Amino acid sequence: MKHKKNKYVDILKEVNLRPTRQRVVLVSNIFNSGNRHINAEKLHEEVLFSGEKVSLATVYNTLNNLTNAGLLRQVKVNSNQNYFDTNTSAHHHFFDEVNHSLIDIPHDKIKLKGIPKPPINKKISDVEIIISIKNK
Amino acid sequence: MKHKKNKYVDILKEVNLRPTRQRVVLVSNIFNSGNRHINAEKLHEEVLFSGEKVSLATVYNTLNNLTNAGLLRQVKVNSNQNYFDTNTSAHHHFFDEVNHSLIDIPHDKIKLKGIPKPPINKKISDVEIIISIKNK
DNA sequence: TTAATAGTTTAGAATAATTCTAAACAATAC
DNA sequence: GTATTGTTTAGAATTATTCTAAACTATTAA
Repeated sequence: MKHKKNKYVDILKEVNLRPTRQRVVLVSNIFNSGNRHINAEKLHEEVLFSGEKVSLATVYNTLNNLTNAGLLRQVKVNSNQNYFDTNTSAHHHFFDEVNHSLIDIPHDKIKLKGIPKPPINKKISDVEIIISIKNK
Repeated sequence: MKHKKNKYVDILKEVNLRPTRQRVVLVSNIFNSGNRHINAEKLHEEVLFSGEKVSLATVYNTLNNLTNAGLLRQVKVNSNQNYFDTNTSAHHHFFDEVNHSLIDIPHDKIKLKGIPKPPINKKISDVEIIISIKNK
């Protein structure tokens, strides 16, 4: 009876991504510790450090796959690297300009009033608030 | 009496940048037509098209110089190129995901309520709202 | 099970935006 | 004017990311 239940395999299957060794390694690393904001390079380092061999190209592929599947969300901040957020529901961010880290702000914490109508034939796809912070 | 008044030369002098030919060309291009959102490549094309010879490296240098001097402001959006905004006062943006263009939203149009306190020893340096739009 | 196939991984090359370098050049100060 | 100091430039370097095509692996159908 080799019926090994693996949460991460299931996550991948749900979004129609083959649960290959590399993807399972990456997904488990990404999703096993609450909400995270991570970039490709960092994630690659982490999995290498944990002893798994995965190429950087695969890390990029997988992050993009997961983003397209709706399991991750990109956050664009004033850094040259792209950040991926495991929290895909609507919310906002603090962006620490000093150590380039992101902190979630719950969506309902901030109330927005007066969002203007988009131009004709356009519709709003996303509203993001980024609050940049620096040292006092 | 060769006292040529040049607005753009004055702008540069005010922020302690030598009014070299290249800088004057760039500054006049950037600031002579209301608020703009421009990237290095595009600006380079424009000045070349207008017949002036300026290298791309100088365009980057100058954009950075002007940003540091407070005459421009960077806007980070989901595009691989950096955008520079001639409007340096507080305001927000629509970002058109289709043709990668930015549209200003006046600061007081949107009311924000409930901005959370930053972490200890940090202070807010900027609050940006980016409303992404796409075709209906 | 096994063979075929369809999708995935990989190293390394390619690309693209941006920055760096150091030599030539130009603006300003004396 | 000449020296000094800052600027421009071409091209190389860097960095993040994507692409390529060959090797590999998961799944499918028999």
